[in-house]
Amino acid sequence: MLKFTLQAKSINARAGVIETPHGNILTPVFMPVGTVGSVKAMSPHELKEGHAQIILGNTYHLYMRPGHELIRDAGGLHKFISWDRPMLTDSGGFQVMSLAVLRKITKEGVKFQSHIDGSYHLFTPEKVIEIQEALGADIIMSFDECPPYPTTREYVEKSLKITLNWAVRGKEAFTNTKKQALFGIVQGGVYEDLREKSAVKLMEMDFDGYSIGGLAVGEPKADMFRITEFLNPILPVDKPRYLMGVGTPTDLLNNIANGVDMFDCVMPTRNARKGSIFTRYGKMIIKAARYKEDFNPIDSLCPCYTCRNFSRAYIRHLITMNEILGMRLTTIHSLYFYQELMQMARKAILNDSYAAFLTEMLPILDMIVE
RNA sequence: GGAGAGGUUCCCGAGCGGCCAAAGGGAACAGACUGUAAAUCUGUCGUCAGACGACUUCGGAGGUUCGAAUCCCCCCCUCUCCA
Repeated sequence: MLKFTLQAKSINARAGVIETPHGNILTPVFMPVGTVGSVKAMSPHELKEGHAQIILGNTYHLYMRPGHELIRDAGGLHKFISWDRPMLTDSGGFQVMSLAVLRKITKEGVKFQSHIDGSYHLFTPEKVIEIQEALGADIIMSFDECPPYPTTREYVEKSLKITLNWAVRGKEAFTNTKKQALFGIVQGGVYEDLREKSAVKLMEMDFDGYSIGGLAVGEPKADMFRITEFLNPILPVDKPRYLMGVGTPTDLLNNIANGVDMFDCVMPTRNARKGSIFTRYGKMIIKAARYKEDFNPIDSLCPCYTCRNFSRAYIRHLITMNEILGMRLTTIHSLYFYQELMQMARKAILNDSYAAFLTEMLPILDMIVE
């Protein structure tokens, strides 16, 4: 079981605290993605300096390599990667869509070929729970199918039926209930009636939290916001809601306004490694020629290690040179910024000024810093 | 001094009479990235034009030809080997 306490609401934005065996998480929260047991380019120490409260791991990847049994033998994922704060593992449902080319989805589960060596594997909802219990994250995900976009309503409907069935089976198979919390994943594409059906069915099963999956897969942004807004009054108030795989800073703020508590996304880390940095002034493409002789920090107001010590010109040079340090420094900043943004959002919610906060921030964050 | 090789668009480098504004690579420039097979991918890259297209380029000058980066002549400059 997982305890979630709602502390405040501002418009529909929520601030709360999630209690886990590895400590509390203040929401809204952004969770850096550490797919294979590492937030790329970051040490646990750096993640903590960047105020990361919880990080992600991935069932699919860790099952493939090094193997969930090895991680269990190592004492669990926390110990294996030396991270003592909360963790969450994704179920692998997304990978089934994104990379297992040869896949066959049946009621039983998904038979697919490894992207590594071509070997065949079967993921069932029970197997996915077993793997996640071996990994030992504080929060784990039910196995789902994430339908691609665009697709037909018929497909989404069929897929949803399977995902709901998998949710039932996964929940039944789940035994480590004292140390881990299990979230159900709401699917249903861009169709409100399917989303509602999905949410209601999952709520009947009483999960520890509710994930919203299948968004930010290519649909128009308006559809994403429409769905989270639609789900907001349906999902239970006293359970955390997790919007999977989202997103940009503005996506986060807009979805917080729709009652979402948790996010994860590859964006701050992946983009940072390529020189696209998120700041309070918008997106900074550090490779741009205009930074060649710019000896200011990325953000002179930012207290992160990168901004305290390095210039745009130097970071541009490192990224241009493809130096590891460049990727590390940009990642440190972008993750710090994401955490800071969440802290500001939380503060605004607690002060009941979230609407004003949104009005102030939204116009800036999507722009490219000139 | 003798023998040979070569000078191509920012760089390297292909082309060796028309299909060449000129392959390919690099650099540069501009972007994309949303539950991470990503240190990946895309576009631009002679000038002007929205586009059709026009104009100026292949060391320099002349010539042959309907047509030359490609053939001929002279000149300049690099590199290698021999003395």
